[in-house]
Amino acid sequence: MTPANLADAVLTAAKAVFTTRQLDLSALPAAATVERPRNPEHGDYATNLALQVAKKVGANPRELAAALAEELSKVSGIAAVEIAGPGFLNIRVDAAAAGELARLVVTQGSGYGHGTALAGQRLNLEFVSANPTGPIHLGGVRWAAVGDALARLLKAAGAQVTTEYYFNDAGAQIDRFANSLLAAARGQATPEDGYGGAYIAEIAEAVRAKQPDADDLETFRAEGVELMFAQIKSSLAEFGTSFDVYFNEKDLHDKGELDLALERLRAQGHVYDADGATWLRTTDFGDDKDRVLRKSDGAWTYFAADCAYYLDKRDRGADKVILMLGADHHGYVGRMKAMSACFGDDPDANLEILIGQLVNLVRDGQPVRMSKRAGTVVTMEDLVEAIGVDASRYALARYSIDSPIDIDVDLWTRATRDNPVYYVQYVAARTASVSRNAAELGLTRDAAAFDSALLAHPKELELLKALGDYPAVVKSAAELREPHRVARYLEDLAGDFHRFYDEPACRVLPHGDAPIEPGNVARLWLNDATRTVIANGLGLLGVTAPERM
RNA sequence: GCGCCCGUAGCUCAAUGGAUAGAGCAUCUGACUACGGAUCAGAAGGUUAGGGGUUCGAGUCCCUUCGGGCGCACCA
Repeated sequence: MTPANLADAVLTAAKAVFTTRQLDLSALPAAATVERPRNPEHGDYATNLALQVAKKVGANPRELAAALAEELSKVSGIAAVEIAGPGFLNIRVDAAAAGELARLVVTQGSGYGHGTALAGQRLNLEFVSANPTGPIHLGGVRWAAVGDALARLLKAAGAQVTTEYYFNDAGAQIDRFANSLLAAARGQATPEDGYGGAYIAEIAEAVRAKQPDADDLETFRAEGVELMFAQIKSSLAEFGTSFDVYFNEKDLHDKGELDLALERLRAQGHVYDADGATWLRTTDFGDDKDRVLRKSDGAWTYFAADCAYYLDKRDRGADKVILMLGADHHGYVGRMKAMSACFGDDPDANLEILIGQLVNLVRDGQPVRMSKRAGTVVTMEDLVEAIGVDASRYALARYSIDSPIDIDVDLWTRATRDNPVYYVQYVAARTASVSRNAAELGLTRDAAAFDSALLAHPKELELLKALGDYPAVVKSAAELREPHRVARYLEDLAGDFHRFYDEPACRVLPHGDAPIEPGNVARLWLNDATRTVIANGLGLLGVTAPERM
């Protein structure tokens, strides 16, 4: 009996009760929620369904719960149902059935945890999108970790996902970048509004290496941007993050997509001309002020390109456009939502904007402010150099995006219990080690010899329950766009495994020369099921599950 | 001034409107001739910033005060 089966059983029972009593079936939710109570006295699982619907149909919640309990207790696999408090149902399942989960997990392997909750949704997920004028800085790295994890999660939940990186390669900042390169190549000082840092000199040198006679802005712009693209893509690749689409802003201009967007917006009746400029009346949809699309000097604004890019994504088939922005860009939410509405879209259904708070790197209790290579900011390379890719990804994905984070170099490089990524990865290494040792002893995962009823020790049952929670964690983390739930779950699961492992009665391997018993076989299945879930969960976060550490 | 995010144990953080608010660190006390002790067990630690409201039920939703972070361009 898995949580998902149980939720179905609860709903079926509720339908039966409602039908018998001639109550309105539409008062029932599409799916029943079944939770693992914090307090074990409240059963293996609990549902608040009676509480949720009693008021809607004018029934007494406890009395309705009693009817539900009677119906539910007939279901095979359910050992007992109790009514508690105002109308909770506490459910106990047959322990004998619990061990079968180990077989299910191992059999499904890397597919265990995947579901169909988001099936049919076509999502376009854009993240990082750092300007190609320098290396990716810390804010962008947060998204490289969280956005990539979210993309994996959404896919695991059944959605069709396209990931994108938007290169702003058509604007004044690129001019400043090109000017900085040219100045560096000529041995001149960095222009006042230019970019500093050692990487500028490196790229300028690389351009000259390619074209020794280059001394014009256009060459440095074109070659410099190409080299910067390549560096960013390479950094992302080292970080384990790749994108389905790398989109150049320049293409929007070259293909006339800004004109197309303007036409569409005008046709919807939200465009007007004033003071020589062309405006979008975003105040029609709650924005603070209207926004300029084309300036009085005839140049497009950055916002106009945003409109065209949004339209391009929608026209390519995205049901929902998801953007991930840093907290310093949260002011764009209003105008972006309004823009979506100006196109005639539903901003709640077609556009979702996730805002992530800022990230600091902390060493010896002090925030690190400068990068060796980039000068004024801390980069992805700095973070990876300090704590490695696995710890970087895990540290960034472990926290709610609503909370600002300080990444403590000392903590995340420590090989102890208080470093969460080590604690979880250690389980991966430990389970792999147990499997290796078992194989040497001739203990194998023989399906015919697996008696799941032998997994009845309290620590084994706790571990099995945690393994059974995994699909629900994936589903909720995907729906809520909160990859950190996966990390927190893995830490809990790791704890359940360590406690199982630590229990003398739960040894997987026989002592010394002792013969292999059926219990050893059963626990090897449980060991391997744990490794599967740890590996699957870490995989969603883009973190490795090492066989040895 | 307006807007967004945050305020939970000494510290860093969890908690999808559910039951007695949970982990780790730090502190104190324990467990290694046993599958990797990079681990495990126990104790102690809370007016969820303050106040009001909605609800059968609020850390969570609404209002308000205080405190912190980040924004409010015909910049990109």
